[in-house]
Amino acid sequence: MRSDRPLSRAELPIDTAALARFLMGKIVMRALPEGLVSGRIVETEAYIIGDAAGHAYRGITPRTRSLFLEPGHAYVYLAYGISSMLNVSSELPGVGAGILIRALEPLDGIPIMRRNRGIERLRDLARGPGRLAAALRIDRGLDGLDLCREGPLWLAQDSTGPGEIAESIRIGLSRDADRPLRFYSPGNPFVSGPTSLNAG
DNA sequence: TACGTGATTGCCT
DNA sequence: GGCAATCACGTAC
Repeated sequence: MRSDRPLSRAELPIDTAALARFLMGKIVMRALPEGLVSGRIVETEAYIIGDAAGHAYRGITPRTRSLFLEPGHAYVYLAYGISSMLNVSSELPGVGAGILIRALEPLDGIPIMRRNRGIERLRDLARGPGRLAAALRIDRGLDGLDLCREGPLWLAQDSTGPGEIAESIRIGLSRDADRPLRFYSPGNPFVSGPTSLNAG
């Protein structure tokens, strides 16, 4: 049986890459009017200090201010005018860095996810950052939320552990694209990205 | 005020 | 595997 106890801030690694690895296997919990929706994190990407591909690279702005909060806050933004992306802030307060949650293995509330996504196929419900945000109905309205306490959206402990964790370069970048800052569960069918990056 | 850009997805072939 | 859709934000004018 899973525990839905929120992660405590004190147990989060400060370092961005370490936190990206730490979050593997943890649970994203989402409280919706229809019920609870949750999924296990199977893919993350770190956007570290001084990262030219990171949104905090040019300093704090109204949009990116959540990345500068203490670790464990939500940074949500809209990409390509269509897809919301869920990130977790990292590093000390005032330092802009974070982790993109790229894919979830659906656990609870799968019928709700199907409704939110408008598709049936289990494997596609939360495989990809925009897809998981849609499945959990996450948008800019949740930006800045504390993910270390139970509420509309939070991070929870897992009981089973992440299993094997592999790493690769990150997906979809044009700058600083060569660093190995993507983490995934090899062999897990709910991981996104091209086959060439998912060896294991 | 205008324009370029992007941590993607879904549909078509 | 290729490509269009679509818009908030940041920067420049």
